Amino acid sequence: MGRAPCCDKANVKKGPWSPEEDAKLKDYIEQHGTGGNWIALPQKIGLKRCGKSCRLRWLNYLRPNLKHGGFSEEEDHMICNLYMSIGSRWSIIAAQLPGRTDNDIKNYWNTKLKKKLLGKQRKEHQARRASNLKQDSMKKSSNSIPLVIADHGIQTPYWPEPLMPISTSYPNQDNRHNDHASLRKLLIKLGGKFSDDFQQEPYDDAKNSLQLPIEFSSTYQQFNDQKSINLFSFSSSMSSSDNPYSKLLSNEYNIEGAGMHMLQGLNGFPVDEFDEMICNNPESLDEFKCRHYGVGTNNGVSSGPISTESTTAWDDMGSFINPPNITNYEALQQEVREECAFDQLRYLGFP
DNA sequence: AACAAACCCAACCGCATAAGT
DNA sequence: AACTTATGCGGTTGGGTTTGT
Repeated sequence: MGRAPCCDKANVKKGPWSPEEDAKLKDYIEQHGTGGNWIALPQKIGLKRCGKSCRLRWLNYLRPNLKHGGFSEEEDHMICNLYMSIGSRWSIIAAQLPGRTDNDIKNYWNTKLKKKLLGKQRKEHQARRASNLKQDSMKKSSNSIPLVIADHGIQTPYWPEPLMPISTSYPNQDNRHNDHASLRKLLIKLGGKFSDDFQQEPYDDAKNSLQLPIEFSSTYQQFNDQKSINLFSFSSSMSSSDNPYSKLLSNEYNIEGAGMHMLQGLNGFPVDEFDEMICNNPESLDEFKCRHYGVGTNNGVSSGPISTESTTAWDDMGSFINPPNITNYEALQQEVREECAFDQLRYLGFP
């Protein structure tokens, strides 16, 4: 049994709103307010519309002080930065942009901003690839990560298979995260700093398994000059050893399963797009190779963040994304992160 | 000029959750 | 506590508009 419909669909008008309907709704709300009951509103006004539809029309279009179109560069920055941080939580993003609706921002992101970003990345990558083709081929020395040259000519980094079996699945979790590529994506998605606790986890198996990054903040931080997400520190800060949250750090819960699954829900970030950005930036891959495999273009220097002086696409992207000024920005991010982390813990069955 | 493809955005849909009983 | 209902949210769709051929 599904939920009962909120209105009689047969007697409800759908589709675009006429100016008359707009005027009726606007006049009524301006004079009487919504009355806290959208369902009853259309009947009071004499509109053959669903209450839900009225609410949406008011919020997205008729409400005073709404801006339509003409997003400024500053707004672009804010949207990008927030999206990178919290994903497609449009209502939260919209709350930071006065006069903008979640729908508006969502549409703007999907139709323009996303393409703007990806287009920029592609262009830069192509230009760089053309000029660096020679250098790249020389870098492929015997001790570097093998690169698979795909038919389309794009270099795809080869990720060694882990010895550790991928953990069991979780309720409602599909299989797409249960492979190595997805794990990498999740790390990228996380983009945060792994704590020392995590560094000691059993995945540091030099034989063949993936060595999870001690600090994977570099690429993401160039996107977003913010405090790293330190989820494992967050977990370990819950001191009691029998605290269920701390079990995330123990063998009782497989980090790769519970932990990574927890991470996976943190941002809701569209992995494919981010991954494309990552793959389109040889520097970031080089940095990763350098840091975690001891090879690459940084002469083996593997500590500390990537120099902020280096002129990379990531820097450029970072400058594009970093907001000039956002009210309560960090507090908001922190709040959302914690909320998401708790959501995930609840999802895993913790109280 | 005619048509097709791509783009854009308002509106809809269904789910999750808060609020009320 | 259990159930019902309203609200809020994010994903998706449909149709109008613009651009390309």
